[in-house]
Amino acid sequence: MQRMQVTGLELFYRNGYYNTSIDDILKELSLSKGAFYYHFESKEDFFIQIIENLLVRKMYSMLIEPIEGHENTLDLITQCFEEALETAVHNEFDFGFVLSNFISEFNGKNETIMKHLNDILRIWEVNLVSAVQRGKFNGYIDRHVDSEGVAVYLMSSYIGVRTLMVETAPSARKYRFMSQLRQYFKSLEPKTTTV
Amino acid sequence: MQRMQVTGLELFYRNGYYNTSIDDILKELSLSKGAFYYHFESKEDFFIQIIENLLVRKMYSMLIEPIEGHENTLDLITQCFEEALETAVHNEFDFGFVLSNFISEFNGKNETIMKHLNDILRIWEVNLVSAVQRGKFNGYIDRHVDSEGVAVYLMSSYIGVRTLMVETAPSARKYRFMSQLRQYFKSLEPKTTTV
DNA sequence: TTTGTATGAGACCAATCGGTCGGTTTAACC
DNA sequence: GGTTAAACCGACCGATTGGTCTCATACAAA
Repeated sequence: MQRMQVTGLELFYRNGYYNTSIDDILKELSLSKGAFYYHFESKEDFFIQIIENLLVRKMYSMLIEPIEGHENTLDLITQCFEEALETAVHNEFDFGFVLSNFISEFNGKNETIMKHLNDILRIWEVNLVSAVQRGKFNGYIDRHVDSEGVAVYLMSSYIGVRTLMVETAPSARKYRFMSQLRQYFKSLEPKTTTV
Repeated sequence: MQRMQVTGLELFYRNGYYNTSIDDILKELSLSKGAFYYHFESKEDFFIQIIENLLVRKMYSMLIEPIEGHENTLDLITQCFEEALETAVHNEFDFGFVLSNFISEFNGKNETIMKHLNDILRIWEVNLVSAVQRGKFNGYIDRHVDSEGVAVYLMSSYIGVRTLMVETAPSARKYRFMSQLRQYFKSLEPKTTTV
C-alpha cells in the first residue's frame, strides 16, 4: 500500500494524473486491479491520499521546516531555495515543481483535488509570511516591508523558476535566479540611513 | 479551419491537451471527424499549428511588443506585466499562463511539442535580455546588472504569479506581486553614489 | 480439519479515445 | 447539364480507460 502510493506519486508526477492509468501503476508493481480496489475507493481517492501522505510531507521537509529557525530569515530562505533547486538540478528525472504541476493540471477540472492543493499552498504562504515577520522583528528585514507581498513574490519566483528549469539549462538558470534573489533580498534589508 | 484552431486552443487551455478529445472540439463546432482530418494530419499536428498561429501571436502582442520601446525599460516592463495580469484578473475563465501550463503538461511526454514551446520561451527571454541591455545603455538600469539574470528572474516570477493567481485571490496577489516587482526594480536602478 | 478474514488475481464491462474510410454535399467552371 | 475537386459526413475500428465482479490463496483461530 505504501509502495502503491510511492509508485503512484512517481508516475503521476512524471506523466500527469489523467495521463497515468491505474494499469500503468499496477504494471510497475506487478499487481492486479483487485489489489488496488481493495485498498482504495477510486483513482481520485488514491491520489488524495498520496497528497496527504507524501506530498505534504515533502513540502514540509523541503520548503517549510528549513526556514523555521530564528537566524537571519533572508539567509534561511536563500539557503532553502538554493538546496531545493540544487536537488532539482541533480535530479535526472526532473519534471518541474510537483505542487505547481498538479495545480496546472487540476485547475478548473477537479475542485476537490484543487482544494487539497490550495491548502498546501496556503500553508507554505503562511509559513513564509511568519518567517518574514520574524525577520522584521529580529532586525534582519526592514520593518516597512510588506510581509504578504514578499511571500507571494517568493512563491511566484520559485514556482516559475522550477518551470523554467525544466529541460533548458537548469543549472545556469538556477545560478541566475539565485543571484537575482540575493539582489532582491538586499533591497529588503533595514535602511541604515534611519537613525 | 480558423474557427477550429480558436476553439481548439480554448479547450486545450481549459482542459489540457490530453484531456480534450477531438470529439469535444468538433461537438463545440458542430463538425464531424471528416472535416477535422481533412484539414489536419493528426491531433498533434493540429496542436502545433495552433501554437504557431495563435499562441506565438498572443505572446508577441501581450508580453514582447509592449516592452520593445526606447523609453524607461523598467517602466515598460512594469506596465506590460500590470496589463497582462489585469487581463487575467478580469478573465472569468482564467486557467493560468497558457505557455507554462502547456510546458507542464508536455514536459517529458512529447519532445516535438516541447521544442515548439521552448522556442517561444527563448524568444521571450531574448527580448527581455535586450530590453534590459537597452535600459542599461539608456541609463535607466545600473550597468553592473546581469541582463540574463534579470530576464530569468522576471520570467520566473511572472510564470509563478500566474499560477498563484489561479482561483485564490487573484487581484490581491497581483497587487502584492506588482508592488514587490517595483521594489526589485528599484534595486536595479543606477547607483547615484557613483561619481 | 474447518472456518473466517485479509489480500490479491484477472476476466470482464461500458465508455471513450485517436484515427480510417467510403460516400455525400457544395460550388465553380466549361 | 456535366465534370471536377474541395469540404464535409458519420459509421466504424482497435486500443485503452476507470471500475466491478467472481474466484483463488494465505494464514490464524477454533
